[in-house]
Amino acid sequence: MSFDRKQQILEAATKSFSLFGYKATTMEQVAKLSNVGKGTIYTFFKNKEELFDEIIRSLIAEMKAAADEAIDPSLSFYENVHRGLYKILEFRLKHQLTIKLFQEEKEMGTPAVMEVIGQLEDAILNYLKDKVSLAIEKGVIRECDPELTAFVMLKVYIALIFDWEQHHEPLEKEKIAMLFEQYIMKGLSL
Amino acid sequence: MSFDRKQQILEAATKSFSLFGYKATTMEQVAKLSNVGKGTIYTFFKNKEELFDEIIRSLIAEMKAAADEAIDPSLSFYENVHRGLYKILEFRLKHQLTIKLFQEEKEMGTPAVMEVIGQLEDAILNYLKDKVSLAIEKGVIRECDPELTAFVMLKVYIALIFDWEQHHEPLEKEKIAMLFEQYIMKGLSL
DNA sequence: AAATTGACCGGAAATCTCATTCGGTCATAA
DNA sequence: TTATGACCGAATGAGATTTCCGGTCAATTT
Repeated sequence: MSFDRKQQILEAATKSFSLFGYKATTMEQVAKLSNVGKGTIYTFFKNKEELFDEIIRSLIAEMKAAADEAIDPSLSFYENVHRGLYKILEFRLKHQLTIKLFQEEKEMGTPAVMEVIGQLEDAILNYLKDKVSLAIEKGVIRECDPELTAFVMLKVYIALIFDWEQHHEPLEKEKIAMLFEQYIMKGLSL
Repeated sequence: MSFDRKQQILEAATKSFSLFGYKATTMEQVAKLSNVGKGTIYTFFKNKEELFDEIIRSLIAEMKAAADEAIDPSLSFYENVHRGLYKILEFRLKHQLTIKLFQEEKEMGTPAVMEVIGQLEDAILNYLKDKVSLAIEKGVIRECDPELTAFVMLKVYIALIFDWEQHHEPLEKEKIAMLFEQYIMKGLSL
């Protein structure tokens, strides 16, 4: 029973955060949307930020699941990195909550939102780092610092998928995969 | 004679922009510093922004010169890219004017400053692009889109030199050169 | 007595008002 | 013809005032 109510609150809060962002959703509103008194929320969550964090935690879990699903062990390492990262970044563009959050970070810089986006990036980086470590162990790629490598890979990927679009025509998915392979895997030397 | 005065104004303005930033330097102040009536400035420059632009143009020229100086034709392509980019980014950290400008962009977002920083980045990108084109012609590196390649190179470089420092120990210059070679030139595949 | 609620509190943020600043002009002076 | 600085109005900022909202807790319900 109290389990139901917590779920209700989480769903209402998710909906509201997705629709209005973090700052613009009030606890009163969440209470109304979940048919609960405002005080009740505070029996399940210490404060607004913890409620937010719990929502983000499940968002991250969802993203991880989506990435895992995109991976196919019969394909090459680089192709799987591509598929995983593409799924994650696609997720970011398709889900209300992430869209709203990135928007809020850019145009308001809400501290709680910035922190949460940091967590999200850390999660991606960690995910990637594990994949890189595994690839080194298996002898699929050259020996290197997995953390730094994951960091560079993500930067290159974001550069190709988002940053390039700021001043140029967007690149197609296939092209991005090709470029990623060329720059990161094969290298430019002959 | 009028040449002298224009120079005086440019020097005074450069000093003031370096010291106080774009927004906080007033035309009155530039006039005082250059021993000239305020109106006189407007006989040489259409407005504050054009005065600023002219200063930035010479800043860019200086950076280009510094980069050229760092380049040694007897060294490899990647090593020269490293030396050139390092010089440019070092320049950015050592010169009052650029320091102040990047600070002003970050914490105030002054439009004129943002635009000028865009110009600066374009100049770097173009400089790099030319080097890449040349390297392709000479057959030193694999065939590729020079603009996109310059873009990715710069992203990786900035990632290694600035972004990594946000959450980790800074990398040494030598290490950066090595990593740059590993990631961009040699690639990760075996 | 355990759980739920919403009126209430205080500080943060938004809004409004009014004073100041500064980019740019132009009549006057050199 | 060239140089100047007093002057203009728009934009900015400081200060005062109001509104808003996260979080608490005494009262109420179960």
